[in-house]
Amino acid sequence: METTAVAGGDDLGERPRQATVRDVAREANVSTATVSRVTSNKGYPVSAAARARVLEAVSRLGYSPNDLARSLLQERTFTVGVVVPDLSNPHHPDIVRGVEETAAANGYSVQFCSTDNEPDRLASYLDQMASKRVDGIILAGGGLDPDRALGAIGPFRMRTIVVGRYSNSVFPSVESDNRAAGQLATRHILELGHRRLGAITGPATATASADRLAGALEVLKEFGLTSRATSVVESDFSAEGGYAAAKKLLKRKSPPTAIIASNDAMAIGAMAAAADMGLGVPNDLAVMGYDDIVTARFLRPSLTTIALPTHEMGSTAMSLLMQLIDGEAVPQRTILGVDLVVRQSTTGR
Amino acid sequence: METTAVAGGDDLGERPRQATVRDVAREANVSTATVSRVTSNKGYPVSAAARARVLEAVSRLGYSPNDLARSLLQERTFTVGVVVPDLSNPHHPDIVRGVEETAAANGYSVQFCSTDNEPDRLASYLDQMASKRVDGIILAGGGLDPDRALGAIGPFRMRTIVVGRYSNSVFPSVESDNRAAGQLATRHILELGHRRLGAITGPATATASADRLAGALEVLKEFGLTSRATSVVESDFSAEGGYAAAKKLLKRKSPPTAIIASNDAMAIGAMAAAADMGLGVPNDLAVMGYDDIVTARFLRPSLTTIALPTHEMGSTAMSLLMQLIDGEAVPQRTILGVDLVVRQSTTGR
DNA sequence: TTGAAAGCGCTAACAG
DNA sequence: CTGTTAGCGCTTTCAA
Repeated sequence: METTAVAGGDDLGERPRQATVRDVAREANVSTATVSRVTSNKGYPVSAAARARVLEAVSRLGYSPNDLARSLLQERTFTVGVVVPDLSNPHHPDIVRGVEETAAANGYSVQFCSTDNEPDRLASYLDQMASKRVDGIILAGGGLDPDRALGAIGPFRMRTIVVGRYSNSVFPSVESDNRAAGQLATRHILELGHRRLGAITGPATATASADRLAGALEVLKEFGLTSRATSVVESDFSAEGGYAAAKKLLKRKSPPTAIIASNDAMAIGAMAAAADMGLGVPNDLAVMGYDDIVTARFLRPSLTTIALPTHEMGSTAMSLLMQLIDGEAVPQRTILGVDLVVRQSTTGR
Repeated sequence: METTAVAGGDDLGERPRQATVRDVAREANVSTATVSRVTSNKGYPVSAAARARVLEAVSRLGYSPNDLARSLLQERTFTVGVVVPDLSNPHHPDIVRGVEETAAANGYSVQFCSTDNEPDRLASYLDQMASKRVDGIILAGGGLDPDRALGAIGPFRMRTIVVGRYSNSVFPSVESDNRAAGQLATRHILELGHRRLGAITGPATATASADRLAGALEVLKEFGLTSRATSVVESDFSAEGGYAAAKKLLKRKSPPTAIIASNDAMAIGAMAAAADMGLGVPNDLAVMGYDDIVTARFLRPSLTTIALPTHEMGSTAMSLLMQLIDGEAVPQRTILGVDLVVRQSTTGR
């Protein structure tokens, strides 16, 4: 019987015991304190000779300091937890990327989890992170209700930043400028001459949708229109949801000539619905979204959208969290700018 | 000056010290050993009365066991590390989701990081994970060269699973059946009558592309064709890369009538290139990809593709890793099935 | 069924 | 500049 087809088991079973400070100290003929002074590299004075011997022993023994012990002592793990509601919405990986990048650049690790749109999992994740003693938490994505986290977070008074929505509770937040985004989108559509608009929003719990709608209403008024110029359908941030919502809108007696979807995935769904109903985009129906996912540029017609500072939201959230961890004050709301990206799905050009 | 606009700083600065076993023990009038026996819940006998007092104290004090201390003692963190090359390729979040789900279901946490296509970051991430004493590691995605990890992983003999490619080194792998995928795709295209094919592959280091190409060649032979029936262009798994590669293919003197791209993102790029060159899909050019990302179904024309068991790859990798951690043997290669999903971009229907 | 005590690997006083 | 020592919070013998 071939054993090369199998790995693990006995051969990997016996890990050689990891070298410890004591091992290194013995090999380098110094005390454990000196080893620690060298490895933690905090500028504590150590003679060149001792340092060299320690370093040599470290590399010879393959010593890697045990952060568990270190963290236990220092009450600091240099790990932050990130919770997203759903990884299939491209918005979220982008945020995570921003978080991760800034975390890595500052020596932090990221403990990651997704509630997969089951809000009940939030509490157990937070418990887990509390047990692991993460230094702070980032709650990302509009789908997550930060107030549901309060019970779990509160007792530990864990440092927490909410990103992609604002919070009624105490948590500082990082958002895109959703009101401006709503204005930008609506103005673009109205300037194109459209007067019957359809809006496909996210779930009612998403503060982003509400803010964008508010911005939209302001611009409608500016154009002398009332909210009745817009039909609103609620959906769920998925292409499938956008498809269904668009069909619903387009089947009305006086259907919209333009649809603004709350993200690009829903906009793609809306474009598919239009195509399936024999409507050309943008001539019969203009469509736009929010996010500016990579694909938006490569659709034909390419998708007009509001570019959100997704990556920056993630990195900003991480920066703020580090400030919180360091005991510094942090603004309660941080709002990042957005941009209109005009493409073919509204203008044809 | 308003202070409500600012959070953190002094108010959150003073965390009440976390309750410890000792606090609970004192409150419940038992020893710390008894507290531990209750909280770790391993079936060690504890009288009902003592247990009740402990539980009461635990909830009253908001006690959450410190996993740092626990792990230090048990040499077990119940944390696994996951490294992906790049989160913007939707394939990877899907794998991560699978890992995360299985991890959560089994009480494991996931330490996450992305090398952002900079292979040099791999080593430092692995060091970090080694220091955090993760129980095992999952290297996900074709872009990652597991052999580059050997140096960092080897000395610690960390349990590692590679997913999305196979490894020349000792690491067990989980892959989709790329050879079958290549066969399926090629046969579909040839059966449609195409005889001049274009293939857009990923980077040469991705074993998946090579395996698919091998499958393709077998089918070409089956149809009495040689490899000259296929022009191959190497690209990078991005829509942008697919766009450029497709243009290159379509500008040749006898351009392909069908393009098989190595993932859906590149296929979307290829469809855009076709549209921009005035070619209709599928009549002038058939296009297909691999992955079956959500968007594929909502493009118009919708995208024919090979559905990869992405999520399952992630969950399988995590299952195997847990076996490895538990000292069990594991197959060196695990290959999961794929499916052809026929849509409009090849057939028009 | 319970408690006392040792110690996981590390760092931070403190003394030299 | 260096070493000794105490102890982070927990689990686990061992003995009662």
